[in-house]
Parts: sequence; C-alpha cells; structure tokens
Amino acid sequence: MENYKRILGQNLRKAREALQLSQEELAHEIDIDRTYISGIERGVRNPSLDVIAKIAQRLKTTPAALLTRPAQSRRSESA
Amino acid sequence: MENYKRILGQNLRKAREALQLSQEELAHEIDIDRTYISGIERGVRNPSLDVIAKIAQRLKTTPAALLTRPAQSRRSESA
DNA sequence: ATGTGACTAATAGTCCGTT
DNA sequence: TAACGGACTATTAGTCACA
Repeated sequence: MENYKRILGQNLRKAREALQLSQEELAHEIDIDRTYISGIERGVRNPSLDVIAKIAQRLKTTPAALLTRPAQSRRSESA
Repeated sequence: MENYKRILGQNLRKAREALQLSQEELAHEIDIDRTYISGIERGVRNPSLDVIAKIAQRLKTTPAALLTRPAQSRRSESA
C-alpha cells in the first residue's frame, strides 16, 4: 500500500513553497494550526478530507493533485 | 468551495458498483463497518486519508481518482 | 441491501512551549 | 522559519438498533 500521507506531504510542501508561503502564513490564512501543517508536510499526520480540501483550495490546486504521485509524467495537463 | 465529501461519495459508489460489490461486502473485506461506508457514499462523513486510501486500494483505484470530479470533461485523459 | 440517529473510543486538530 | 513534544479539546472512527 502506497504511503499517501507522504505523497500529500511532499506535494503540499512543493505547492506551498511555489506560492512563497511560510507554514505559518498558510496555517493562519486557512485557520489551521501551524504545527499541524508541519506534521502533514512531514507525512506524520492523517488529515481528514475537509482539511485536505481546505489546504488545496488555498494553494490553488485540488485534493486529487495533492494526492497524485509526482513522478507520474502527465504531460497533457499543463499543455 | 467544492464539496469533496460528495465527490468522493459519488466516485466511491460508482467504483464499488463497477466491481459489483455491495456496501456490506466491501466493508467486510477492508474491515470497516457497513454503515460507515454508507455514510461516506452519502457524503455525510469526513474520512481521513488513511480510510480513503484503504477504500481506494480495494476498489483498484487511487485516492486522487476518487477525489476527481467526474463531469469534468477532461478530454486529454482517455483520448 | 442500504439509510439514519445516537452513541463511545480513538484520533484529528489546537495551543503551549523548546530546540 | 520550521521540527518536535506534551497536554488538551473537537471531530472522526467505528458500532448498534431500527427503519
């Protein structure tokens, strides 16, 4: 079984940094605790769908995207 | 904000029925209560990533797929 | 075979701090 | 700025009786 918590964490961090947000800023904006964001990024937390959706929304992406393994080479999407 | 609980529920039901499983059978196989599956399909539950991943695995799909809006007309994917 | 409300046990999620 | 721990509270995980 894939480690989706880890995939989520990696994607989240990448997306957050792409928007040049600190964990603290992100956390504050979506009203989630900063230590919780930290835990999710490290793959040690098991967030609920609502939290995943909330984060995705702020990072201008989707839950599906945050849960997609990065190395998947989907050319057709960004083209 | 999109209702991802609902999207998940719809996709889950579709995927389950495609495999001709009853809620009861699915629930039994992945060791989750039947009524809990029912709640997720109806979009009234807010499951954690672990639960979503477990269900996805049994339905031979992925969390990302279960969280993707169906009516999204993404031509490039299946073509 | 599924929907639903109500319920406890477990854990998601917060808030405090230190490194 | 972020990792990490401990103690706390809110919500989810998981179960039941019944429609």
